[in-house]
Amino acid sequence: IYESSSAVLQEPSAFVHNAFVPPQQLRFPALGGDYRQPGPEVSEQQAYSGNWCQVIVPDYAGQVLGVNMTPQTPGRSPLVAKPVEQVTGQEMRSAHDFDAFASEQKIMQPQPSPGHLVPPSASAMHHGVCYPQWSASSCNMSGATATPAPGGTVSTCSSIVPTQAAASAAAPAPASARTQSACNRRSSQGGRGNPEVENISMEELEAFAKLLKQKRVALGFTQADLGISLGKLCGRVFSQTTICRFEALQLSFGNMCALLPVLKRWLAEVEASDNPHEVRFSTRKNRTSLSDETRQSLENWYSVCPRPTAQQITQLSTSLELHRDVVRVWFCNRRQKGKRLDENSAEEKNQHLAFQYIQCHPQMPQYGMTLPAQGFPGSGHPVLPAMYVPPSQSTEAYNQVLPHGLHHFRD
DNA sequence: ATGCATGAGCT
DNA sequence: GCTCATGCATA
Repeated sequence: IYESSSAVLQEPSAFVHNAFVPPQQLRFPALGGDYRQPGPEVSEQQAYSGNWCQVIVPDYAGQVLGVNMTPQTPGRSPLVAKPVEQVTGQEMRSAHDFDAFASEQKIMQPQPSPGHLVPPSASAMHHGVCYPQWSASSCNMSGATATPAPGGTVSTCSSIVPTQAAASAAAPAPASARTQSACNRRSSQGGRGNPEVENISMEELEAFAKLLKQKRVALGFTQADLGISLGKLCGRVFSQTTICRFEALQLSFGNMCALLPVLKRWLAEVEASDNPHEVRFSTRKNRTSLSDETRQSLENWYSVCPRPTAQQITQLSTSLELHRDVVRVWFCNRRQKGKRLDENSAEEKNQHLAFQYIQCHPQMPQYGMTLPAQGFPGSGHPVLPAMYVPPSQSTEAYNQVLPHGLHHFRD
């Protein structure tokens, strides 16, 4: 918050618990109703797609933003590479019988019941904002329902420009290919334009990602190897990052679908090869490293205002002594992260939490009243209930939260 | 595995 | 200036 352009920023947590947001700016779930329902004029899809602004009321749970943030956990269990001979027949399946494998997985693996939320990782818990991994049972697959764009293609192996890292390892795409790739890449966003996406299920993606990882490790390929190997086999190279995110289901649904056929082909060809490893390959701005404190400040701000205005970004960057673009990109990335991890399941989580809360607190607090300082029931960690504000009002609500005299950076 | 960054395409 | 796909750099 700025009292002037040179004023010192005040953390949202320092004032938000005293905030009064007019009722028309906020929407509580109706008692006994569907917490996800944003209102008759806003579709559920819009609510899912990040068009609603989450507003946290710290006092609701008697917590201060950031104070009780669960520390980030180290990564998941490291992969343990097995020699090929140790891999069981069940693990070693060809890409050709993947469909059978996928079907089998559905039978063999206990599936969460519909509506059951997969517990998020500890690192996904940020002061009450929950970012579960999407799963077959909790994702509504917005990409799967997208209408294909006419003439769009996605799955051709030559449709993507080789990466920077791959440029030295793979033949550079000709200019025409680059143009085409940009076109195709655009049309493939969100899986739109690819008729195949229509037929790809979440279960299939999950099962294939698991299979791919098993096979890759068994064959002695690292994620980076696989990405480079794709360049040899398909003329399309990907970074270790992308392979990692594919295996971890951390890409958008459409993105996963776009990569699926390429990776299927890679797996099939590598398996068919007598020597899979023969296909192996033997002016960017310096990355800004934000301090934990700075990152927490940004997180706090994000929780209050995920879409700061240009002026707010400028002022925030001044306060945090960061380049403006660093702040702007941070919010872009944070929204992208939130959308990727939060989409399709945050509502379920909120609904679940709201239901728990309502059960214990039949009388929901009124707007503007002092909320009881207490831990959120039904969870072992502090969780802050979220309220949703339509995007057109999010900045308004955000500014409403400001103390008197601190309102002067609207558009 | 993930944070910060880039760039195309779009509004 | 945003979303989205993607990657370098690094924890």
